[in-house]
Amino acid sequence: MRASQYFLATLKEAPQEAELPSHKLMLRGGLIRKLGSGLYSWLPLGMRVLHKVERIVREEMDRAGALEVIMPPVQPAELWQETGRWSLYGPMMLRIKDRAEREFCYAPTAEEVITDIARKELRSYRQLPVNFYQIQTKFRDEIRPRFGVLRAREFSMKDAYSFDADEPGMLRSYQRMFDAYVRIFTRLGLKFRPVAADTGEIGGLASHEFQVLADSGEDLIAYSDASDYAANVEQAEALAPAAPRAAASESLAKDPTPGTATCEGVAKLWGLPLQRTVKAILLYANHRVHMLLIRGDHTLNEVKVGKVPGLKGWRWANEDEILAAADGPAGYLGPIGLDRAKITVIADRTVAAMSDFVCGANAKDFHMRGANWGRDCPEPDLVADIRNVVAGDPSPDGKGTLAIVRGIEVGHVFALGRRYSEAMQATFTAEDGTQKPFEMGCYGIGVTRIVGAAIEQNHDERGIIWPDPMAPFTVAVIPLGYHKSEAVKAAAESLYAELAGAGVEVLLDDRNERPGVMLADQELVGIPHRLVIGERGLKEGAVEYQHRRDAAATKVPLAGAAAHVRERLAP
RNA sequence: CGGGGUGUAGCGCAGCCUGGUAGCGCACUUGCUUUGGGAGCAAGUUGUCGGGGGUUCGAAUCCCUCCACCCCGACCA
Repeated sequence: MRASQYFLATLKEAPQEAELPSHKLMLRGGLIRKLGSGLYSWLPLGMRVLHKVERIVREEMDRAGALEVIMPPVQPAELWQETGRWSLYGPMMLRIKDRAEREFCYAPTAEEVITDIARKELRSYRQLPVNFYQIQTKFRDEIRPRFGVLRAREFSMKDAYSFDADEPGMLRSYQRMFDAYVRIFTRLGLKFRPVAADTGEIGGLASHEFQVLADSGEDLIAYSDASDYAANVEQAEALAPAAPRAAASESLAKDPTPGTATCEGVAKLWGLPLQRTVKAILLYANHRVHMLLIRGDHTLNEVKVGKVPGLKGWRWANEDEILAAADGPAGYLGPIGLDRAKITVIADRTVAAMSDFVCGANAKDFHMRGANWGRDCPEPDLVADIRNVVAGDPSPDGKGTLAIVRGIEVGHVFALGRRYSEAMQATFTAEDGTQKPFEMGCYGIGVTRIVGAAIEQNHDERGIIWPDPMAPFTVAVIPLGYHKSEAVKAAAESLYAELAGAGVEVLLDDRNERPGVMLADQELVGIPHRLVIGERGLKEGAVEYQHRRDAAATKVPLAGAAAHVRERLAP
């Protein structure tokens, strides 16, 4: 491709709406333009990247035996009503009506449609297993779209759905997809981790997220420093402390803490480590107020809370409920002196093992110190894992210690089971002649999100640094004085022809621009390899090669330049 | 949905407080010069000042209202 014939829409300054590096660079590099909140147009350069990603995804899906289909993005409400998701999906789903006032949605996902296809087309176990996938635009009306393409409302997703005759078969399909995902993200040149994820309300059998590691990620991932264990923080189990509770050594004291309603404040006031404090969080579930206790430096895990027996469907307690059940105002609450007939005390595993701790006194401007279970108040009604793990916690698999990193979720595999097939009566005739519902799995990859995530992981102050497999062009040929010097022009043209002839995606910058402009554009747009041709070098028969990550250029003979570059390309 | 912020040329911004012919840089067009890191000179082009309403002789500027976009948060006592 010749730059003079192409469309490079680079910007010197990033539009003010962009905050993250990837968002700024995609705008500045001319990959995308914003149409509205969470809505982006993809310009030619961005499309080249997107196509690279799609191609790798397709190749690996095909290799894994999945079959490509395409389903309409606009889907009738009836199908969604069959599974109950027409109401469950809520405002996240964009609903539209046709001229006859029939209701449709713009698909946020396609389980219903694919299950409809399966129930109509798949009749016998002999046709199983089968896996259908599509790469298609989805729409989710996110609460807060942000970070450009990383959390857009409209986005491209590869979604695949497997159908098996039984559960072991489904788990094999699941594993096949898992393996395909590992290959895809590896081929894309990304640093990623598959992590165990919450299976959520659906209660599926297995679920893994594929997280691209990046500081700007919205997800927190806990991983072991000594094993393969990795899980979303929402999911990672916080083990009970190994050491048993120490014996009480202090006596209980109620001391004033005027105007100090937080654990941090009390710890500071009394000169104690935050780890000695316990905070109380009140919530309401099953017609009853519950006091949850976690250590002052820990945070509550709402997903885990929902799984505690008796807390399903919980909500935060309101002010009146707090006063009625605990006799004290928020900020000064604790387990001591409570009427357990009015309130249930649920302690985190860590808290249950604490002694001589600090907690609220259930009276405004007072806290307790030297508090001990059994002696000063009854043991907790229930001990449960209700907190988020923190760095330094032991790994749940018993090997090593947890560390926490941020990630961007780019893929998710899910062993679904019969949730959709049963709801939609999607059955096949089994070997024994009976009708059985399909065992399903679903598998998503955020194709457009991958592009943003890759930039988050691969950029510097000058611009993007594409991994070769995603680069819009792999090599830039930059002649200095193309329009001035016949020698430069001839060398550039022959290099361009040689590389293009060898199947290398090369961009020849034949624009009549100054060197600084061409170099800055190449760096901004992230073309990983470049050859600079100037009269100066040509006098000694040399051109300059520089990888986007190299600190300096290296001279190579003109005759061997194309070969030199090709040796450096990713296979 | 709650809170905060921003809307002025394609992009980045000033002007608003204190009302009086809409500006700067970049980009774009033409010409000349320049050509190893985002050129120089000259001459140009580009605006419903987010929309609507009000106050005023006069509104980008003051008031009301709506909208869009961005950020933080969404009950962690």
